[in-house]
Amino acid sequence: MTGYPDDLPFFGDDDDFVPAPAPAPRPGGIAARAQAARGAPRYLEGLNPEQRLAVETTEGPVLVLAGAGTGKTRVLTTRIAHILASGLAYPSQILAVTFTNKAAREMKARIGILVGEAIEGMPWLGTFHSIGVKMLRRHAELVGLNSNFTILDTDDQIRLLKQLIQAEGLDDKRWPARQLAGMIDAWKNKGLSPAEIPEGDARSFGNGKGRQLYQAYQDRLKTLNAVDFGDLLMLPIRIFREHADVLREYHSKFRYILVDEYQDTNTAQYMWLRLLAQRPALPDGSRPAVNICCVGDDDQSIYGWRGAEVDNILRFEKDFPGAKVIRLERNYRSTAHILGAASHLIAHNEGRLGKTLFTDRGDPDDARVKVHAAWDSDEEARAIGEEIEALQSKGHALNDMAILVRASFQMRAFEERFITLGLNYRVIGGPRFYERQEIRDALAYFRIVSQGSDDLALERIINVPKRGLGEAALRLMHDTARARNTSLLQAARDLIGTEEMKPKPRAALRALVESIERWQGMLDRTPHTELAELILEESGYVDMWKNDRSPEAPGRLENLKELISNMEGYESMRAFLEHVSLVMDAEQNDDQDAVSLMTLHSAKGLEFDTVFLPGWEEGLFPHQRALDEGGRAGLEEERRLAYVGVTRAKKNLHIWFTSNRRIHGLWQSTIPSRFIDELPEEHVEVVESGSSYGGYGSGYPGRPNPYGASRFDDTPVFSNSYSTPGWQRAQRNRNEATQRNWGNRSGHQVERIGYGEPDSGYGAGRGSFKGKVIEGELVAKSVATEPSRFKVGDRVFHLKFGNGNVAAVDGNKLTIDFDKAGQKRVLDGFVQPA
DNA sequence: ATACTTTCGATTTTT
DNA sequence: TCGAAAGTAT
Repeated sequence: MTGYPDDLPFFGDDDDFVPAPAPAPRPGGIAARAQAARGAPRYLEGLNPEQRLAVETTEGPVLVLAGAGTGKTRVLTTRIAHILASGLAYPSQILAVTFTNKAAREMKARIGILVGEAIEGMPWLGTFHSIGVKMLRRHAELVGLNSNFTILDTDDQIRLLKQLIQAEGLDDKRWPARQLAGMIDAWKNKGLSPAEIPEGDARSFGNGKGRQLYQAYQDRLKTLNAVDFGDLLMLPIRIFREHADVLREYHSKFRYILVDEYQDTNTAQYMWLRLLAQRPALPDGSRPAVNICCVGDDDQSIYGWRGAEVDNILRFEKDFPGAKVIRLERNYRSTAHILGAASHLIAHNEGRLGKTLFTDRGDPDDARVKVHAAWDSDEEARAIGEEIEALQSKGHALNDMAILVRASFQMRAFEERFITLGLNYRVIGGPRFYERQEIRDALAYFRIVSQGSDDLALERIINVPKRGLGEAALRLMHDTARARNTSLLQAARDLIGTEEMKPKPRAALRALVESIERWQGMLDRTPHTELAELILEESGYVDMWKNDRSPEAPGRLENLKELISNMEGYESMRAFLEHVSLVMDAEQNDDQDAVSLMTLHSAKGLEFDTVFLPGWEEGLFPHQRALDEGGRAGLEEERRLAYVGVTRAKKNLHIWFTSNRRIHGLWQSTIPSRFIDELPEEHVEVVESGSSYGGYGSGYPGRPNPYGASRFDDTPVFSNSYSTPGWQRAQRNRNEATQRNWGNRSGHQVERIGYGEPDSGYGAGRGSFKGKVIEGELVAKSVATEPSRFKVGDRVFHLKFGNGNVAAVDGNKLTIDFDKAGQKRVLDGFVQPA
């Protein structure tokens, strides 16, 4: 099938040729065929026809387009179970890749249930990165590494880059290491080596030294025997390209390749997959079929900004001729109203493969998607809090509810509100366990003990806790290490025998070095968890946090305990360290009933009975920056994000927008997201605000023109807010102005307010800025701020604050000393000459 | 080294 | 505006 002998010995691994699970006959054997003829095995029961087709089409390239809630994971796991149970391959002959450890764990667990516990041997099921490490450890010498290389965390990476930038004689303020790290990451996502990066990119950093710095970084990594996350894909790709024999062995090994979330693959991952999947041409010129099955949903591609290429999935049929495309459109999650809303919304995107979700569970009692308006973010939080409490009192579990926001700053209003209400909530996302400072510090201690040459680890903890070893001491160590071409630890050892350091730091350094040596001596004799505890105690690290008065300190000590207890699952400290940087997740305790609060991005893959989607306003969602930087593609990705949000809901969906939001400290008037207008009327119900701010506050300021008038303009709740002359004038001005000016730099429309009342009068849009027009559609605007028509000392009038004097002018932002209201900052469009 | 001041930036995040 | 992070002064 592959053109290679099937049973090539493969690196002599013990994970290879693990006996197939008990029920599985030998691949291709008579028993296998006999079983195939015997009718459907149990695991196929309950699959719908499309799912079943996706499971049973084992040969050749297959693309499964799995819409939200259509049983994607089930198909993937059943397919693997099917391949194993039919005896088509041994577990070790299946390559199954996911993006997150969570997804990999879930798949392992579910395959285990289907096939029985004998699944131990699926050595090649994991994330791109974990499989990458595994490959790289085997062939490290081919790229000049030792197989015990370390994987850098972001802090190490930044510190290293900073040193390199300084070594180039560049100002590290002007050329921040973070930015370079971001660029290198982006290059690696594209699979580009220093020699291959575009000239423009290379020139744009560090006075044209971009390429040089990238190369220097790679060289430095090599001498440190270290890699970064990007290398875990890049280096295997290089090995495959440069060593045909290695690639050939992987070809003969992997009979089946499965990829989860294919729409999220970046170029490097794509190249990696292509290399593994595509077989060399046969003598007759034809290419052997590839048993690759990619599962994904182009409508849920929301990671373009970090290098994912939707194009990979759109191009699948070209990449793999003869590919079968199977669509999963039967949704098992949401009501018909929610699906109708989602489908109608996503249909506004071009460049999709096209799917329409449906369900046959139509219940006349199902609620429509509810659209609510609030005056500002506080009212929004208050109203959602009330709704949650109401649901709770009706017996709904908080665990079944979630609030999904576009940007994390939105969470604050909810957290504050929930704290005052005493409502349990949990924030999902945020810094991962292993990214926390105390965990990284502890790991650095373990690293330097188990690997004395880990300079970056020593550097990290040299003065943590404070030992009086500051910059001067570190520089001396660096210089010594470089001069003698030794590790930092060896340099320290050498230095404490000389007079080069002042007595105090020298004594401190001696104490540290001696401790490290003592711990190193205990490595083989002491159980690793015990040793870990000892290290953290004796180094003074635990005391450091015990003496810390900050509120986080107790939590950090807890985390350290958890770290140690996590170590128990591993054989040795070294084994623990090998896995830890890739496979450690924060553990959420689900035992408490709590509302979930998270970003839309982190909600992908989850589902809740009731979902709240606040902040559907132009500029926030779709986010102005996505529009400015991504144009039409950016808008479509935002729309997919909206689609992801909508499809998280099983039964109830509440979409909210506010009329006013404070952005960068200024109150701005906002208009509802265009996505709200893209929802189908028949599945939506517009809810009148019942809160104290009702009436005026729930006012709906109408649509700007580029998207046409809103259907909601006519609904009573919104139209009554038009009745005031102020609103009517505001809208007139807005419509006029939006044709010329689509917001300003901060991303909002011309209709602005200072504090409180909306009044536009003289919108900031009197300018003649050019909007960004793509295919006749006004998508984004360029940055432009007209100088204010006011100057310091002018006497002005503001609708809410009355008369005052201009105290300062900053672009169109005025600081005004009001006679009555005191000093306020207001946009100039909201005051007029007194 | 620690406390105070200044500056900067403000979408989304995995491994 | 407001919070974090980096710089400066003691």
